[in-house]
Amino acid sequence: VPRNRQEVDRNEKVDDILRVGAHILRSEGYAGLSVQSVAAELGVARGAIYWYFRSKDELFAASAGRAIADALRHPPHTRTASSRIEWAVERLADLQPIHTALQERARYSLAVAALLAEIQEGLLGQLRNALRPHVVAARLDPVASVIFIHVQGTLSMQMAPRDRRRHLRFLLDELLGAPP
Amino acid sequence: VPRNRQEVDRNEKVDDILRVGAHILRSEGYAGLSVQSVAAELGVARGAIYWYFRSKDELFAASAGRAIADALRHPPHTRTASSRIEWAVERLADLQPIHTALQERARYSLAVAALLAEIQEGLLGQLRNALRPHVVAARLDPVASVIFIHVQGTLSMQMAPRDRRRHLRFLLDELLGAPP
DNA sequence: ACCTGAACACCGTTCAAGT
DNA sequence: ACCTGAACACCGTTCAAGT
Repeated sequence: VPRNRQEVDRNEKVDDILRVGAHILRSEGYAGLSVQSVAAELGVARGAIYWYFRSKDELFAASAGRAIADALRHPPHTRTASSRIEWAVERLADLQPIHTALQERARYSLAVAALLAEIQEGLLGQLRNALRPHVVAARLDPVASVIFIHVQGTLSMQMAPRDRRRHLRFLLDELLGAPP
Repeated sequence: VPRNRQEVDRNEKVDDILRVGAHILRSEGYAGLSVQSVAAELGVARGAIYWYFRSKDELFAASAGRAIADALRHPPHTRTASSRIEWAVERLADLQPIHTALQERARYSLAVAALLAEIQEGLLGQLRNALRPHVVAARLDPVASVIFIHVQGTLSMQMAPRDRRRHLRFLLDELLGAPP
């Protein structure tokens, strides 16, 4: 929680930077995200960005986190695990370029690696919770892992939305049993 | 096939460049591969590389293709589809950094995208052939696709070799039926 | 045909100097 | 505390000039 006016101002500026960063990431991908492009969009000098972020990769990680959080806001109130999983995959699929860039930069930046690990743990946890009522306890871990890896695979490839849905549904039916 | 001495020399030089490029990719990843680093290793000026490759991404694509071809040489003479698939995944897992860089750069370079599509089609085809004796015709396409996506997922993530093998085996058992 | 060396425009990062 | 403007080392790419 912010304690004073100064910290509020700072958070607002960080928020401005991340808004611009997330927008550039969505439209132009990692290659389009430069410290210069963000600074220019905000009308400040390149060096100003370094007052709020230690490096380009920290700026990238935070912007990517923001874009992903935006995409997963407002999940639907649906009952079956399959449909909730399918909803999340649809939303994440739009961010496929960001996802591949995260994987790539995680090799070189601890900040990016940490964000990616956090995102993956969060998603795997939610996936387990969604599956728990539908899978016997002994199968929960392997089933959740295999579905998670499948989603990871669909997000790392270019694929037609139709094929993505078909393959995901096939896997879910195989592992969870066909719906009644 | 080369027609004269000149073309032989040229092919040898291209081969030298790719040997260095593949080596840098394996040891330092995409970020370590620069036109400068390849040229320096060969003792030539930066510009010399452009006599053989039109851009850094074409150099990258060719080097990555070489590294992958090297890794998949000498497949084992084994009978079951599962063990052949597992062998290929083990080999490709070592090249995970190259794989993620290919996905990322395919967004920006037609040459990289073309190589990636070629590799993926080749692997999917081999996967189908390996599976054909073990799966009824109607299930061949979806089963092959789901396994392919799973492999793609394991290659895009950092994962302990033990977990990678366990999850792959679980999926194969689920889709193909447990081994006798 | 092949290669060099310099030039260009662009990076990420740092930092003295200002307010 | 916050920002500018210049500097530095590094890119990818191009190209006149050499052999």
